Amino acid sequence: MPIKRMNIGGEGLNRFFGPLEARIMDALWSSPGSSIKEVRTILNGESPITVNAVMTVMNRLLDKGHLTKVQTGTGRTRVAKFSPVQTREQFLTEQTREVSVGLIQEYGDLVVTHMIDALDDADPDIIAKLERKLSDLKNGRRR
Amino acid sequence: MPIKRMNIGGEGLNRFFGPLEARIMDALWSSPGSSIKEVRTILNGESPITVNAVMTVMNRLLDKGHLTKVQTGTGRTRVAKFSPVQTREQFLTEQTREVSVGLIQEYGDLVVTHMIDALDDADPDIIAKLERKLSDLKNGRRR
DNA sequence: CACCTCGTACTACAGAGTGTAGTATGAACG
DNA sequence: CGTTCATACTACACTCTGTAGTACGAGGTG
Repeated sequence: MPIKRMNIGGEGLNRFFGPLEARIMDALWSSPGSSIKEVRTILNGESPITVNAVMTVMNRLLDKGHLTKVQTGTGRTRVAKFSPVQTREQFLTEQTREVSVGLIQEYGDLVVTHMIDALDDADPDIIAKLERKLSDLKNGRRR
Repeated sequence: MPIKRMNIGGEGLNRFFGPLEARIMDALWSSPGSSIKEVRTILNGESPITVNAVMTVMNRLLDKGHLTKVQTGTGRTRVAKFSPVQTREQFLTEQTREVSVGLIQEYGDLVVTHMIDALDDADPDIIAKLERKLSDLKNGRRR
């Protein structure tokens, strides 16, 4: 279930999903196994939205392989419970890896420079981690 | 003229443009100041394409701010010469910076890990550069 | 001078992706 | 046995990208 396009200016999940898709994935990562109505209830806290809109987008996320569905019951008592296929961490790891590795492999020099520049303002822990990894790499302790 | 969306799986310019857009930008970076017909001639080497298709896409690239146009002549003798606004290097630098910085700022930890993984197989020059940048950073010699 | 030609402009359409909405189906419930 | 409610199906709007048909306008040609 790889994402094909990334919204460069987006924040968080909006980098990898449309706005509604992102809110739905968010809701389901917070409350896995929710039904369409339950997801809608969660989203309604922010802005009113139709059940149909929620359902259509959830089914598309299902088609794309981001969600699984478990049906129970029949008729008006049936409930379809949706859950994300990957954890949020797995998803973000996979997607950022896809992007980072692709970019570094093609524009290594350029991208490493940009990343270091960005690290200027970043958490010192990350810089420490980078140094540790780098020295590991130097000593041949790979992966 | 920032790009909004990036094709994660794409190669080269196809990361930032549609296939035809990418071929046109490529042609104009190789031969700046080309007319629509000239660009078409360049592209026809690969696969036949209509003048109209080339023109429409070139005008869209113009609208998006990636190209400039200089008109000369009138009637059937007029020629519009198109050139990229940025050099290929400027463009790629700007776009990769946008993506890299955004990614590091939001997922620094994760991305640094990916970066190291990618560097495993990468050019030793880049690793050296990375070390240099890191020690610069440590010594407070920023930017 | 009238017409043709050719470069460009305008408009439209197809297909994918995303958000939204109207209608249909089907079984439980009263 | 008709109503209700959850889900399904279908359709539409809008954007982006690639493609194509037609129109316009002035220089070139007879």
